Amino acid sequence: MILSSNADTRALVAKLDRVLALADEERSALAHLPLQIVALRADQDIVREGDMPSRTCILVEGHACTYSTTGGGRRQIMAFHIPGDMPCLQSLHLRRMDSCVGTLTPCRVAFVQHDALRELGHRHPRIAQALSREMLVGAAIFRRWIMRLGRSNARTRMAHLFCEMVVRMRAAGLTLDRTCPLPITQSELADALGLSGVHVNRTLQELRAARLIVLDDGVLDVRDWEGLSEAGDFDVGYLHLVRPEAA
Amino acid sequence: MILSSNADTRALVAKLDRVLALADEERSALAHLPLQIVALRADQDIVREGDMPSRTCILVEGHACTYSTTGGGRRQIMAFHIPGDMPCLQSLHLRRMDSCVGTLTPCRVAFVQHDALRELGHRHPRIAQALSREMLVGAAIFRRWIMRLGRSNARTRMAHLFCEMVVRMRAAGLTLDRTCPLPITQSELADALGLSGVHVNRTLQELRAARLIVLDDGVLDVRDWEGLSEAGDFDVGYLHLVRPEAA
DNA sequence: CGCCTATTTGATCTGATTCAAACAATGTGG
DNA sequence: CCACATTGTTTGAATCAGATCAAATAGGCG
Repeated sequence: MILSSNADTRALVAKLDRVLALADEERSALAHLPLQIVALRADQDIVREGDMPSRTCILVEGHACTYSTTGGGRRQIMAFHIPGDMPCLQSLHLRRMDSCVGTLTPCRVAFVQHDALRELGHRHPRIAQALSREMLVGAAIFRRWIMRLGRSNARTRMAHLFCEMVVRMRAAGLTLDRTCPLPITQSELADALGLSGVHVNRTLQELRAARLIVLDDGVLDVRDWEGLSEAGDFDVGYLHLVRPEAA
Repeated sequence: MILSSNADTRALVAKLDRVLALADEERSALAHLPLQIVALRADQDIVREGDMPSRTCILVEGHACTYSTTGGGRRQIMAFHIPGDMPCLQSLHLRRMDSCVGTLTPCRVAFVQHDALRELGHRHPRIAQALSREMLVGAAIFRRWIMRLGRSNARTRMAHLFCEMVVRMRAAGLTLDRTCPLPITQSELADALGLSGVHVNRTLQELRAARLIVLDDGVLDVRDWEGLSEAGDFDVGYLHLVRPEAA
């Protein structure tokens, strides 16, 4: 465990700010949240299915995912998380975790006690509102994830996921030119897309052959955004990146 | 449009009550919400993707679903809604609808202005809390929907969906013995399960041959709950039916 | 080097799709 | 009351996208 610093909430503050244009005092209240910072290695669980956490977490650094395992031992990843995300915000209202959240890479995670967060919400209703929004955007992403799995083939699924990750990473200010970090293995990709590892490999080659993307060494390089978003039947609306007041 | 009566919020009140044990005054505040009641025929949209509603809706009577359509015109159903559900509660925090909500059968729907609902939430924080919970349970159901689509075959998917619907209907007091209304066509089932209509038909026959269920004339008859929940790899936890205070 | 994990390739198999047509139930207008 | 359109279900046959199995290759790293 490490002491917390302002830097730990920066990604979260930036995200909430993007959504709601925080006032200085709101920003400062967030920065003064009592946090417990933990460094985790790759492939560790942050919370497990069945847990009843008394705190929630903010992903400060690294990539994580929400997943669950079938009776037959097959894993399905239901969400990817990037810095600034609060992957188990739900635990604030639902006592028992119905899925696991685990790291994909080494991560820094900030834990906040539920009480402290509720307190903050009471004092700053707009922050509470921004957090609600955050949860609902998460749900919107789930809905798209369902569409991807239910009604499209491997190529479209994969292209769509890449589009989503690029847009989210860009919104978080974590892209560099056409590239963004996407440090996941092919078998993790398979678990997210509901495909076999072998088929993921082939689809990846297909997308590369079509000069749409290159995914190498944990970095996604989008060579042709137009082509990729078309291949993925991607429409950015569901990510709700615009502020509610705006169009 | 029809005038509202107490009966219209009964299903909703019962549900929130189940979750949070409402006080009399909370119950009465809910019953006095200004509602606009609308009767709809089957296969009509309640809200459409792209809409920016200023009100949210409570399903009073009938079955509805959340769905969206791919660029290629294929439909994916992402959620089924039963009386007492608030299928577009999200619009309270997200301005633009990212999917459609449509009726499956003739429905009675109660509309509430966002302002009125926010006002109610301010006056009765526990109601606000119950509504947040409602949204998050919705998200938990999405997560399971993803698992179903990503990591199981037609038989398991279908069995799981039936388990889910039966449990939700029972919790809403809408089952009768082993049976519950499930007034959907096979092609709607296909759109929900990410399968073709033909294969849904065959899988349905398979489940019937295994003496697990009979689905006929809009009524689902569960002949063997044990067998069905095993076939569906069903674990009820994600529906979060227990109250947060309880175990 | 040898170990481990991730990626790649080939061959085969299968669950599910697609296409096409028959069948049943229900409603509609003449 | 019948002809006929309509919508939903059922069946059969052909095809295909993706899974599975098995093995080779490649890249870190102690």
